[in-house]
Amino acid sequence: MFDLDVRSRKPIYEQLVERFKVLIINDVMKTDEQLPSVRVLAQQLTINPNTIQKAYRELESQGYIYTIKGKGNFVSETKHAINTEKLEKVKSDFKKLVSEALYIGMTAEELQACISDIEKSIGGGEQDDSSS
Amino acid sequence: MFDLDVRSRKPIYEQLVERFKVLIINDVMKTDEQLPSVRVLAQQLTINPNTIQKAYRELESQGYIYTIKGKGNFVSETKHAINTEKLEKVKSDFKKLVSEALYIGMTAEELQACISDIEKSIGGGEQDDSSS
DNA sequence: TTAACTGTATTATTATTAATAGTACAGTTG
DNA sequence: CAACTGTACTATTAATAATAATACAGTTAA
Repeated sequence: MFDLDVRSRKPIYEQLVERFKVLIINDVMKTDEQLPSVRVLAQQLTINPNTIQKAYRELESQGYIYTIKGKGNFVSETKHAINTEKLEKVKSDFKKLVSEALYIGMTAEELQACISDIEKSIGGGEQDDSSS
Repeated sequence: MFDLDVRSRKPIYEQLVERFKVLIINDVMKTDEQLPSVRVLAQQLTINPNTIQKAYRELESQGYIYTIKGKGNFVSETKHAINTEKLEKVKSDFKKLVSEALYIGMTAEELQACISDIEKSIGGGEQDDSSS
């Protein structure tokens, strides 16, 4: 199903996240379609199930998939509304703002800490009831 | 001159950066005032000169000081124009934009990479003539 | 119930990166 | 040239991230 570069500098769980994102965004994997179980995929790729698990958790925290304990991981529908233009606009705005922030004297670390905080608050409190 | 916490989780070079930023922003250290040399300060604090060097380089890349090789490090004047309101506004805008970006599907890593890129381009090509 | 599947949590190991230090080099000034 | 200044390179250590091993827990159907 995948051919990963195990000795890449990019962690394999990140590679997995990217692959699945592409599949989901391009509608190759449809809403509510089940992803391969952590064990099955791990066996196919001859890596540890926990690495798959990490990738799936990342995908879940970004809203791409939802998880039902004991059943499996499934493609979420929340991403279908996203259009590319909006993504590009946000990227552009973001770069401008970072330039301004750095010029003003915020450190890269402060900015990154800010991202981490927001990331946690988003990833931690929104996916709990996705099975209802 | 300083009392640092050598066994803090916060790196001592970062502590140094913060201390000097406060001194400079609050005009305790005046424009063009010379900072202690890397060796002198290192000896006072009983740490390695290279740690001071790292802090000074960080301060330089953020525009707080400028360096003349063989002479020393001096307080820059570029930061005087910054007012707090602007900083707060940028912070607020930044948080909003990060939320939006994460919601749309950008990863925290993508955002952070973006910050790093911009940080490099700013730190590398704008501070060269700050002594003129 | 139990067997065979599913995800999860905890901990350990390994790999990678960041922080600090040691040392030698190079510019400035009197 | 002597005594100061910053710089560059490398090694060492500390911290963190990535991956793995293993045991646990929920779901489903015979």
